[in-house]
Amino acid sequence: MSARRRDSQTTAAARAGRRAELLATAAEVFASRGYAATTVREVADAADILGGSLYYHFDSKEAMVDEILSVFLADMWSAYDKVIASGLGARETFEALITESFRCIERYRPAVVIYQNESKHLATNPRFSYLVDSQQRFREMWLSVLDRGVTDGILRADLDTGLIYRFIRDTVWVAASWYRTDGPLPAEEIARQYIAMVLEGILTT
Amino acid sequence: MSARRRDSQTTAAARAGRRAELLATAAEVFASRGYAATTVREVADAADILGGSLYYHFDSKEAMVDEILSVFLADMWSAYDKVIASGLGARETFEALITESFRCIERYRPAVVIYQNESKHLATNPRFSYLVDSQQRFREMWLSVLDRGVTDGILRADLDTGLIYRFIRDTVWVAASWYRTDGPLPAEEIARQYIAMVLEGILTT
Amino acid sequence: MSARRRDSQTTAAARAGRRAELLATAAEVFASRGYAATTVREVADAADILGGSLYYHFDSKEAMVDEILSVFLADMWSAYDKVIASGLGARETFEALITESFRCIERYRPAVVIYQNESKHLATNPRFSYLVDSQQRFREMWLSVLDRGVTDGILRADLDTGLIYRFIRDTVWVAASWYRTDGPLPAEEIARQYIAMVLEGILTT
Amino acid sequence: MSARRRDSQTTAAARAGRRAELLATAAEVFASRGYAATTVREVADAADILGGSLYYHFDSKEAMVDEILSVFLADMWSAYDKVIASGLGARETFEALITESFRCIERYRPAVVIYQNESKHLATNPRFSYLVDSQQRFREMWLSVLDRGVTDGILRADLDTGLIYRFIRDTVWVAASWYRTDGPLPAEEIARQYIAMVLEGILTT
DNA sequence: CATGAATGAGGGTTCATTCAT
DNA sequence: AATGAATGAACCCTCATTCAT
Repeated sequence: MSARRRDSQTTAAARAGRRAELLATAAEVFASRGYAATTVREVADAADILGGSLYYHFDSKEAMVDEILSVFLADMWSAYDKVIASGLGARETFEALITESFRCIERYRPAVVIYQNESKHLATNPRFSYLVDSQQRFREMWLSVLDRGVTDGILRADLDTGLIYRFIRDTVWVAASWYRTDGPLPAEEIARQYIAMVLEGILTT
Repeated sequence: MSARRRDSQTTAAARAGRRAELLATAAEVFASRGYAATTVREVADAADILGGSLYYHFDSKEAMVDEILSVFLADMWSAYDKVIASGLGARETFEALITESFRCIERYRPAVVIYQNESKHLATNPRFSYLVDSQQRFREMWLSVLDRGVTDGILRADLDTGLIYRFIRDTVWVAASWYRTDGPLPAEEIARQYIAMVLEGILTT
Repeated sequence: MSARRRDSQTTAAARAGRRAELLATAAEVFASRGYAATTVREVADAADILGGSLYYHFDSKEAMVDEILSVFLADMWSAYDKVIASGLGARETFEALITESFRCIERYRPAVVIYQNESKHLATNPRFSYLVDSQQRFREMWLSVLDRGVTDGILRADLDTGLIYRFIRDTVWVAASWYRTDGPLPAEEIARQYIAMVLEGILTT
Repeated sequence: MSARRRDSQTTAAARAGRRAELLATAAEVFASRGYAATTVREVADAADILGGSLYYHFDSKEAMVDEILSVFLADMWSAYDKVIASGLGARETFEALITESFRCIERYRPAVVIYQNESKHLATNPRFSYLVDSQQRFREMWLSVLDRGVTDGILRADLDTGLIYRFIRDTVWVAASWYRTDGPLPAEEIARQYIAMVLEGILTT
């Protein structure tokens, strides 16, 4: 009985572990080749199993990206929510959000790349409607921070906040496509320089 | 005689015109659906002809993107080269290059989107080796401008110019994915605000 | 009036001439590339016109081979018939038929090659039922000559005449695939050696 | 353990068997309809599977003919090489080569037919350069045998050996197009009569 | 859990053919 | 007579997916 229980526990844990392994592999491949251009066989090859075998673990190719993106977004929002809930001032919030973003990139690089490259196309599928929701929520969050910054007199009022928002969104996330964990600059240093650049500009003062 | 000449002129012009028309349509579709995910039939549908008919004008789907990208890049570089050749100071060069970039986006939006989204994958194909060349040349051009800016004491020396370069590259081009010709802000205004943001930052001074 | 007549005569003659020219070109191309593997465009290219233009002269690609083969077969049979009708002895008939065959090859090489390579497949099409008829008539003609040879004591009786027939048929016609008008051996010399070989064998006596 | 071994043996054998089965089917269809004119679907229909399924076993239609022809040629040359290596006299070599050829036809009829009909066109493709090599080697082998025959005084000197070579080549192989395993004459009898015909001629002596 | 074989829809491409000019 | 553009069926091939073992 206890043997059986241990067995099933082991099995369940192993199954979950295998699942995570396969998802990590899939994310890597999707990120580097592009979701649409990646064949299920390529994912399977990278995981050293046969194409059909993936279907024991996942319902479909779509289900794989779905899980990859959901997990990433859930974690990202949990981090953002903590920042928002901590009641910081506009500037501190700004910096914390950007730092959190770069941390996300560090932890979920492949997922972020997929998100960047594919979410526009995936979003047309009802299954991925949460991508649209997330994007909208993201926009509202940032605009609220930026507007607060303008109101508080911290941010320049002569710039379109919509433009600033896009500016930030684009540069932060696109970093996922070139950021390497083993590169010369650690995530925190990149975040620091990035924040300096965005806040103070690149001109000498 | 003159009738014949006009005829052949009309014919030649019509032919080139049709080609350009089809390319414009294809660029639009590739940009919105993604090159790999777009079927030749979708392009044909958008052009109101049958799939096979495209092959009267183009050798292959690949030949279409090739032409779309080559034309855009040729024009872009001709604009950049003029700026470089005009012997402006570092700051003026900086501003002129960015303004030219936004003008390119305005004129070649779909091509720029395709360039952004697909060039990484396309570049693995020898046929598109010019994409790699262009990217390298682009990088060298910007680094040279930025380094000159630092040397001249115009740009901050405490930031990694490689990071600034990527920062600029990403934000400028990614604008193609949201820029609309009929949007509220004209290209020049966007360029102006963008330059202000990058040079002076978004903080109040 | 007379001008008009001369015109229409000229036109009709020219049309027939053009037709023959195009057919000769088509035969050459079909022979060298294979009928099925040859595209209408390839024929047109060889004739220095556009693909669609061929349809002014011929109803279809099929109509072209049809005409090529019919003309050749009609001429061949007219030659054979003369031989048969001339009441020669078995051996003289044998030699005359073979000589006639090599003459045909000389005059209609491309048509003969097409006949050799494609008639089996074409024959499944009712339009080309005459190919089957011709083959059967050919077989009967030769068997009759060979049987007469055996009866007259001229040909060996220990060989299957069916086998001899195939033997002759194959070697004679297949020569079309390697025979060149400008080669070292003229048609008559080839016929002579060929006849010697078949009749007397290749051993020294 | 032994069960597992038997399993894997069975599997491997079954796999090779299936491959061979499919190749045999393909060869049959290619031979009867012509390679170019045969669609992959026709092959699949004949094998009672769907068109796409063939691509699980073979890379392409081309890969199928390639394997069909390579296997046949390899076996043929292994047989020829044995004959050549056995150091027989000119006449015995002659007879042995022809007998071997008819045996090849018996065993590889469809492959031989394909070889006859398609090798000229296939040979333009670098992948099939071995066809050209084989033809050249074949020619050299025969000319060497024939020349030896003339030198030894066994063969007539008044005939062009190049012509004899073509004569033999054509008649032997073309037999594949009419030879039926279940026909009235067994391969050895055909070879015997064929050799008699070629060596001694068809005239009474 | 994984394999091997097959499915079947659909994708890029070719090509005989048509037709207005 | 010939052109140039288009048609549409069919072709080779790919790939997500299924399923018996």
